[in-house]
Amino acid sequence: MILALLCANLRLSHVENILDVAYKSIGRIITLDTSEKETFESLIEIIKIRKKERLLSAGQVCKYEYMVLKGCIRSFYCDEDTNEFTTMFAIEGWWTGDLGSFYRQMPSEYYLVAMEETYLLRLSYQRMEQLYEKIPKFERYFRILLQNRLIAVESFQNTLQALDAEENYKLFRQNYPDLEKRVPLKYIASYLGITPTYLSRLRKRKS
Amino acid sequence: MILALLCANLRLSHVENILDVAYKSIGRIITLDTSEKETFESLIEIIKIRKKERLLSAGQVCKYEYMVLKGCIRSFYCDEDTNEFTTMFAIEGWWTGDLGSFYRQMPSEYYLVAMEETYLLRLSYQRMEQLYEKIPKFERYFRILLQNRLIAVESFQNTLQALDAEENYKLFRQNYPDLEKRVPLKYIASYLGITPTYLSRLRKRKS
DNA sequence: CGTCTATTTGAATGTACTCAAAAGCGGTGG
DNA sequence: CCACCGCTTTTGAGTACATTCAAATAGACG
Repeated sequence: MILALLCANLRLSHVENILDVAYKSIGRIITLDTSEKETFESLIEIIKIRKKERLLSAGQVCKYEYMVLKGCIRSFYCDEDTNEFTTMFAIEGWWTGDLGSFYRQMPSEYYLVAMEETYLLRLSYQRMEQLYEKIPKFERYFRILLQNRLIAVESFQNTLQALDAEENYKLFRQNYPDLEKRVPLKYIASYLGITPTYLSRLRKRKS
Repeated sequence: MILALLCANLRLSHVENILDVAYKSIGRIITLDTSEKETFESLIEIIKIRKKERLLSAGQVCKYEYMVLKGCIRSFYCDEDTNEFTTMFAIEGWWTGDLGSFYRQMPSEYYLVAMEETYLLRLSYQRMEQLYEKIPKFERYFRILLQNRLIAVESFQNTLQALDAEENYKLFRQNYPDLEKRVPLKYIASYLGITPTYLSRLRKRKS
C-alpha cells in the first residue's frame, strides 16, 4: 500500500491517526465508505516539511492543493517594496494552496511557508480531476467547502473594514485562541493589515 | 411553457434575448444541450424589480440565489451605527444573493437593492437541489464559479489592503469602467471602504 | 555567549475621518 | 415650465488613528 510506504518514509507509525484529521474534516460535508477512502488514499500523497520551508513561491505554478494534517502554513504575498501581506494561516484540517494558480496553471503570486514542522496531504491537478471522476461526490464536497470559505473570507473582509485595529485584534484572538502562541506577532500584524509596531502598542494597551 | 408566461407578464417580447445573458455566462464553464436548457428553464423563475426596490433585507432568510440578466444589484450590510458597507455590485451575468443565509437557511445580515430597473433569474433552495440532482454538471458549474469568485474576492481584498485609497479608486475605475456612471459616488466610497467626503476630495485631485 | 532577528518604545508625520455648512442636482407638484 | 424640496456632492477646519524612521531592548538559535 503506497500510503503505508509514504508514512514509513515519514516515520509515522500510525497511518490512521494522521489521516483521521482529513476524514474528520471531510466527514463534516460528505460520507465516504471504505472503498471510497481507498480510492482517495490511492490519489493523495502525504508529505512533511520543516519549519520555514516553502511549499510554494511566487512565480511558480501551484501544482497541488494541500490539506494540513498537522502544523501550520502561512500564505502571503509581497508588493513591489517587499512588504509582506499575510492572507491566511492554515491549521489542522484546512486546505491551502493557490486556487487561482492551481486551476489555471498560471504562475502564483503567493508564498506558502511552514510556521512549524508540518504534515500535509496533497493532490495534483491530474489527481484532483481523477478524484472528481472516480468519486463525483467530491465535486459537491469542494463546492460546499468553497461556499463556506467564501462566506468566511467575506465576513473577515467585512469586519476588517468595519472595525478599527484594536477590535480586529480582539476578534482575531477570539477566533484563533491558540494561534497567537504559535505565530510571531509580525505575521499576525500583516494578517490584520497593520504594522508590527502598532500591534505591539495595542497589545501593551490591553495588559 | 412557464417561462414564456413569466416573460409575458414582464412584457418581454424576446425570451431568448433575456436568457442569452445567462447561457453566455454559464457556457463559459459548462456546456448545456437543449434538453438540459429546458430542465434549467423549468426550475428558474424570472423577475423584475424597480430601482431602489429590495431583493433582501437583513433579518430575512435569503430564499433565492439570483443571476442579474439586466440591471445592477448592490449588496451591503450595516453596522450598529447605521454605517453602510457595500460588498458587491452585481451586473449582467453575475450571481448574487447571500450564500451563507441561503445554504444555511439562517437570517441574512445583508441588504440587496436594485440600483436600476433590474431583471433577474432566481432559484430557490429546493429548486437548486433539484438542479444539482437532475443535472449534476451544475455541481461542477457552481464549484468552478465559487472558485473564481473566491479568487476574485481574495484578490480584491488584497489590493484593498496593500494600496492606499487613491490607488484603489484608480483600480476600481479600471476594473469597472462603466459602473462609475451607473452608481452614485457614495456607494463607490462605501465599496472602497472610505467616506464619500474623502472620495470626493480624491476625485478633485485627479482632474 | 554572541549574533541575528523580533519586539518595544519614542517622536514626528500623514492619510483619512468627523462635523458642519454650502453648493449642486434631480425629481415632483403647482 | 419653473420653483421648491430633499438628497448627494463639495469644501473647510480640526482631529485621530495608524504610520514611518530610528534606536533600544529582548529573545531565539547555534
